[in-house]
Amino acid sequence: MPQKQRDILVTYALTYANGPLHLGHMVGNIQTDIWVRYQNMAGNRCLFVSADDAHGTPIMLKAREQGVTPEQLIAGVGVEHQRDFKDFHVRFENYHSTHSDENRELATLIYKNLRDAKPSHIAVRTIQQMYDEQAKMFLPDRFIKGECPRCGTPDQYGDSCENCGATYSPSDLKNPVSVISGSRPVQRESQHYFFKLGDFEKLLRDWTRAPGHLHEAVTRKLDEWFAAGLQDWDISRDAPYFGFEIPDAPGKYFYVWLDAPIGYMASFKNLCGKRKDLKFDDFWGRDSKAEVYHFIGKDIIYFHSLFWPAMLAGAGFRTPSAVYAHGFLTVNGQKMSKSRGTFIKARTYLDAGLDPEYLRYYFAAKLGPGIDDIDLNLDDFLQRVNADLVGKLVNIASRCAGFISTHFDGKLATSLYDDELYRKAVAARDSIASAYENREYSRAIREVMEIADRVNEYIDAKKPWSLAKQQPVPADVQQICSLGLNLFRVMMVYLKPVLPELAAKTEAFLGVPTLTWKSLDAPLLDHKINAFTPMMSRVDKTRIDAMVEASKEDLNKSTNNMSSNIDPIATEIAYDDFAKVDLRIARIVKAEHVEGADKLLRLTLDIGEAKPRNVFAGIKSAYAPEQLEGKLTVMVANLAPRKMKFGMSEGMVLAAGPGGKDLWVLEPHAGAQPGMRVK
RNA sequence: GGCUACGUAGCUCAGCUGGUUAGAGCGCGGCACUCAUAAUGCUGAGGUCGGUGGUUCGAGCCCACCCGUAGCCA
Repeated sequence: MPQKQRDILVTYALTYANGPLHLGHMVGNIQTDIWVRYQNMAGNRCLFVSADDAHGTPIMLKAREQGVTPEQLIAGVGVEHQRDFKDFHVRFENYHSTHSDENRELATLIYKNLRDAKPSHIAVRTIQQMYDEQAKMFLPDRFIKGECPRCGTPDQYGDSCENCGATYSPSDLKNPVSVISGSRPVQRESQHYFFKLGDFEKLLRDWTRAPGHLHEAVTRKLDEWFAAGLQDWDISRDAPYFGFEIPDAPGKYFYVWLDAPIGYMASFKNLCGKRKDLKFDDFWGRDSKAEVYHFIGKDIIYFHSLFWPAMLAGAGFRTPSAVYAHGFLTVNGQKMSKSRGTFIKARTYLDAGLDPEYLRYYFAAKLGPGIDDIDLNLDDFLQRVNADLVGKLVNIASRCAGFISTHFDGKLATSLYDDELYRKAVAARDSIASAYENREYSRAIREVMEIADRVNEYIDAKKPWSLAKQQPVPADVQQICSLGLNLFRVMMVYLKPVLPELAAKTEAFLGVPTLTWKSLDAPLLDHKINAFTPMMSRVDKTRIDAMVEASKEDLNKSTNNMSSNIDPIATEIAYDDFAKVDLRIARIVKAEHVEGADKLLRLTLDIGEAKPRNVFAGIKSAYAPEQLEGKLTVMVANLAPRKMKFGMSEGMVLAAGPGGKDLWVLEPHAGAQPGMRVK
């Protein structure tokens, strides 16, 4: 049924810019990406925007700890995030940052609109808060530890007790300590700005209960807050804080959670600046006809279904069409655990050589519209992906293509006379479309795999390999295999939102233009296909094991860095002592294995002299020669030459790390030239 | 502690407004096939539907309590 093209804006919860993505982040981003790809395939204009969430105390402190500015920290992390998303085929129309001009402008506008409303939705009050006199800053609840006021468990955070589950405020803690300085915090007064959420009770009750806006379990959960009465929301924080200063309040900053969701608008606004066909107000104006959906994790439902609609409405913007929350990821049935090696970073997964489409498929096969957690069971993952994708699905193309190529010159039949199966498969389109639309991906996957089972049964019953032994080869063989390949094509249309790469390989194999939902209108007949080449390899168990091991190693690295067991700083030296060391930029002209040496690599280093230097470096455990050749590094150029078993070593390259695989050779920023002195 | 969810074969899940002997895929055992990336087909074993009590002619599905798991508590 042809419909009018919809204009849809979709967001996924912003990623906090204080560290790398892990597989938990990928659940929601992949879920959202699948939905967006489906919408576009179905002919709608669906735009997916997101951003890094770059503000707040944790980022400020992390930057301080690393000795960089917050801006530097978030810039670096942002680049990593975008690379990870891209490699998992999560395709944003725009990816921005909350630390941006657009976001400052919009946050300021929204704040002013709320403040200037009659009556005002902003209140100012003086509150008591814990203050660290040594670090000279107010402390968020999570930065105060002490003994639980109820059960006495030590080392508990300022908001709740992990042991007895009690919730309290930091001032209730016994023997409180600042996590930042270790000193005992004191109570101090401060003026804070509040958003009067209660002004929007009627609107929010209506919004949260309107059909389609939220999952009904979420609506029920939110009733709790209405029952308790909506309280004012504290939207300001005192300096020092990394964020936007409140316009009329020097030294006061917007709380990170105020400007985070505004980041959705900011990212879209940034996109509008790049594209003439998009107008900001068409999507966000009070009378917008477009649809706006927020996909989020279940932990942040409150922010998105209470504060956010209220802020938007209060500031004169439209409210979201719906907020879709998903559950959390567990690995092997338990919370992701660093010590078990199941706290897996997105990059670790990719580095282990695992195909991102395995994970996209596995998540899709388990995702429903609800907020249930989903489990990544690594054994199940391996078996499921191998059985479904390789054994069933791709196998159909694989087992049919050979006959068509060998006996029929790569041509599909001109008609399908035995097409009952085909009609049934195409008839599933509405059901599968609605499964995607309603985020019942597991149902969509089940329906497609049901088709795959029927196709394999069909081929088995018809036995084309038997028929093909006759001479001449009967046309039935072409019929059977053409049907098989057409069914494969139909299934790949259905799965394209989940498996965009495999779909692209299918398009190349079949020699057809981009598959869309419309491709289902007619079968592929009298059409020349290309020779089949394997499209997807099986999941290799050793790679999964390697991924788990690498995740454990990550843990070791990070604990080494964070704890105090770094080497003690050496005895102080005078500048003249340092000046005696002549460090030079060197180009690694050549790197090679040394016969008989199990730790050394032989490096040929160019430092601008007539003759290159020969240096033996004990870095074989961490580097392959080809990783080094052509790169720049730093060497000690005036070190006394040393005769070694394998020859003379004329200097030393600089590297850091405990040894073994954990060894990192220094590399200068681009622009440095061989021979330059390092000082 | 309060609230909201979830708890169905070894694993992952489906079970429509309560209705005949509880289903699927994977895995495992047996058989067949050999076109296909040791892929596929047929077949078998395997479940007191977390526990207890209740409502009902009848409950995996409703109610109460309990146990376990997860999240949220501005």
